[in-house]
Amino acid sequence: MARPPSFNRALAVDDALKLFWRRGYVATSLPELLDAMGVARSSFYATFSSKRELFSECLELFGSRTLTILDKPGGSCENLSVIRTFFNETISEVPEHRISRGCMMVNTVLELADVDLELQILAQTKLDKIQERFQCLILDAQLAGEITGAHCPAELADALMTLNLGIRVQCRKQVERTQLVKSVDTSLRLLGIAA
Amino acid sequence: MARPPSFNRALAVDDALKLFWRRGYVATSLPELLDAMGVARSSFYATFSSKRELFSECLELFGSRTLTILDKPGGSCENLSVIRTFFNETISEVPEHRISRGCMMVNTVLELADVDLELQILAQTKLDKIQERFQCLILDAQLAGEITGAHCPAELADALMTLNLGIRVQCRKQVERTQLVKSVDTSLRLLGIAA
DNA sequence: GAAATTCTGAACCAATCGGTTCAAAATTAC
DNA sequence: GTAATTTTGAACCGATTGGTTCAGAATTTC
Repeated sequence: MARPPSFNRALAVDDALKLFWRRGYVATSLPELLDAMGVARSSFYATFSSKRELFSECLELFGSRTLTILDKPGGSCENLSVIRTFFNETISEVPEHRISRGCMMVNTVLELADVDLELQILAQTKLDKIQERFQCLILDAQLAGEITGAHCPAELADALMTLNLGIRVQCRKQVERTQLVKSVDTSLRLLGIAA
Repeated sequence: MARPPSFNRALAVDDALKLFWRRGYVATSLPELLDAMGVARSSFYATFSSKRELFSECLELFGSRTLTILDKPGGSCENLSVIRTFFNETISEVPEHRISRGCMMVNTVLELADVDLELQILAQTKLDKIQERFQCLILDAQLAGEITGAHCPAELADALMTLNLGIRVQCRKQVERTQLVKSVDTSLRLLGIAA
């Protein structure tokens, strides 16, 4: 016989995520958050205990979503296409305003490096998981003969992550989507992972 | 017959630069700045008109210093070594704490993308100048036969900048210097610019 | 010493920061 | 209607934000 919850927690987190993603942690003020989430100040603290805690939850969510893109669809074939899809899904098949937000983990690693170590490490750990995933995919690709074994998987995965980080910075600059696609193509070709 | 200026303006700017470089624009508070610069609040506003103006000056300074590294020393030979030196001087031959600050322009592009467009563009413009410099060096290297003409200079310069951006992000993560050197080596080798 | 100039500290400003509290309004089931 | 529960808005907290002002201490030259 109680009044049912009016605002959807998951949706509110998603709105917060988008704002944090764009503006970073420090520059995002509480009023901005409340406005974007459509939640009253008091409800905010009742539901999420603090701005910092909410940011942490958003970061976690963003990280797991990103990792999902790298999940292998079905069969064990075409490991490299998973990597190509990773870039395609975040650059080609996405609205412009989303590209310009870059990657929330990359943004956080840079913003909070000397500001909030705990949150920075959280972002960093997520990036490391992605790199591990890169390495597995490369190893499988080598075993499947999709790619030569000239370079060790760890080395290639590291180069691939460096490329990824670079691209995410490029995203935050005002560059055209076509230019980003070209940058990715060029780099993947040099890495021997081109289509 | 006047009291001579006690604090060195250039040195004070340098202290501010280091702090902004580490902590970014928003998270750096005025008291922190004054403390780092050793300047009283009133002197601060008399000398530099605002925190934002000072940041702009620091960014300008950082950018021009970085470009200096890419100046050709003397003869027209060994264009590629200039590029290699660019990474060496900022990764191998520099104290650890300095590496972990990454690149102030990269940090700024990410932090202020949706916070202060004017300052972001200032940082972005500096990065573009570096990429132009990359392109010139690559073109000269091709004409001098140091490198094959397989790829067009603009494309290579873009890939090189993407690598640079990626490396600067890696710097802000807690990674060992040796790992960074390896990452640079691997990528430069893949780009065909290795030593 | 006097005059000139620079720097400093402290007080002050309005605005905002993240965070807390709580009574009252709103919405449900009964 | 009543009871139960959630959401809300507004008031409030102390601290901090960037920025301003100015009297006076400090240091020089003459």
